[in-house]
Amino acid sequence: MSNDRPTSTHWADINADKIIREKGPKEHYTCASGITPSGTVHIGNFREIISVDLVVRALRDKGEKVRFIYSWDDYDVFRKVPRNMPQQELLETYLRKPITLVPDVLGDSESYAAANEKNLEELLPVVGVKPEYIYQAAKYRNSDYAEGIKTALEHRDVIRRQLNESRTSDLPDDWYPVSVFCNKCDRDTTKVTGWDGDYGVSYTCESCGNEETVDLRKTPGVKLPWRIDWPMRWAYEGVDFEPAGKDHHSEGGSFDTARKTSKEVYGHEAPVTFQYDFISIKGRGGKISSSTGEVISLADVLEVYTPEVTRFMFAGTRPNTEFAISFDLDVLKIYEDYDKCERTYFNKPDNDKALKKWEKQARIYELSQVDEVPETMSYQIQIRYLSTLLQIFSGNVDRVIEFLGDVKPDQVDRLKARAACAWNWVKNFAPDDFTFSLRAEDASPIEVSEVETKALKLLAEKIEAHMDSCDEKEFSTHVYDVARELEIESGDFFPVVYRALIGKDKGPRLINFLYIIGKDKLLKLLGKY
RNA sequence: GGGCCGUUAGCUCAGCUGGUAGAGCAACAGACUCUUAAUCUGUGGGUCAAAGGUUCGAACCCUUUACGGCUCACCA
Repeated sequence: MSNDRPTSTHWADINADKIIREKGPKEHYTCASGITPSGTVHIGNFREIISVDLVVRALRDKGEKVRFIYSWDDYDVFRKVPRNMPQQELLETYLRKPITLVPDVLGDSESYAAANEKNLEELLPVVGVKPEYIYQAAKYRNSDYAEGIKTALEHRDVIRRQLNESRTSDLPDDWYPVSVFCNKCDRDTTKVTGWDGDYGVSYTCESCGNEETVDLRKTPGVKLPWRIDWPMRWAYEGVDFEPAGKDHHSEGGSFDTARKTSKEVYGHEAPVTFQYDFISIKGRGGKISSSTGEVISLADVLEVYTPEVTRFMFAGTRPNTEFAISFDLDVLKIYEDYDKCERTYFNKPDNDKALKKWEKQARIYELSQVDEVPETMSYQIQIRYLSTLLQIFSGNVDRVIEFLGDVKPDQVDRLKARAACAWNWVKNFAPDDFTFSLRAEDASPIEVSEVETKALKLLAEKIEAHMDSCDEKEFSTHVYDVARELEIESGDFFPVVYRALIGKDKGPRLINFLYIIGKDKLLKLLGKY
């Protein structure tokens, strides 16, 4: 990648420029993201990760070196047992303990947190996101943050003042900027009773009555509350950029206080940031009940959208705009938008005015790719058509490719990935009108009237006589001739044909559909009348 | 109460660093003996929420107002 690319107006590039401008020249820039794995990581959380990834790419495209870190806040407290989990009674005994100690009741991972972490970590490379993971439980339990915690204790009064500025009720005088997991029972139901001015913190546990003084350099149990933890880590890792959800970006919100703490306590200017909006879900009602607490994860999205198209939705939308990920008919449109963007990319205009529009689309296309930008276009095929083909060939992609005939070798993998998504969509989300399956060749004939029998017979004859020698348009006249010769309305004729073929009154546009099914199969299906 | 975001064609929105208002859908007209929101061609359509300001020039920058949404103030 080169430094001399034209100025881009894509938001990722604008933010990259901003980072360089505000943080000055650096050997490398640190971009951070992170969430708590205290539940299934959902697609809304993914927006943060992908947003950082896009900015990271923009920085790298400018020739900068970037460290992309992803912090798992797995030393968070287990506050509530999720409704949709088994073994509720067992899980209840872990309340107030760090989530990294809660067992994985759904699988065989080390812990509840680890299970959630693993699910996402395995999937992120699929969409081209490869951060360096930081596990906060491990860092805290290893006392890596001992100095940061000590610094917070030393600036206890400053921090209290900063937090009080945006609180309705002031923190008490005996407040300490730390929280402690009891050494005996692992719960955070503790009260800090003193600090020796150095590394010693005393506490009593309200659950088990334990009372002791621990050394920050040795204890696994002391951590910082969120609003202090965040700026401490900015300083610890030297974070230059980290976006956050709208819940953080408000006066008095956590980014606001963290900014102050970062500067005054840790001597680190807050990172460049932006606010990203929420993601909503469309077209999944009925399938997944929201009342069960089930959330839509990246894995769910990837069932229906290819990695490129998934990236495309995020790269093509400004972060502070709310948008919906659809599972209904909008899926067709999203794929069409992506294909249009791709065609644009491969058809660079030669006049300046068109070039300006082209550059924006081209940038979105580049950022949508999982790895490097392909040298050739994908096989352009609408999901609508692809799903018809798949249904005729019972989901067998190889036969679809064989039928299409003109798929180039370097397009096969991408087409297969798209077909897998299309097939999932047809099976799980497509409206009933959209789905069909061809009747088996040995199925018993449907019940038809005398004139309908004649119609099907005559259609078979037309197919036998003309299908091979006509193009679709020409052949269509022969099909209409059937209705005309028997003096039945086409509105009555079509449903019979569909019933004989797929057992429904409606189906894909008939002429094209007949060609896809092919002469041999048609004659077998219609031959029994 | 504070903050953030939004208000552009009938609908959904683009328009990102000030330079002749755009797309998709809808509508309308035409074509096709044609049902997966069917396809193709063409047309019409906006006081850019309102008012004021800066500027040679404002949808875009500033101020105020109205309406809508979100968010913070307990925890993360």
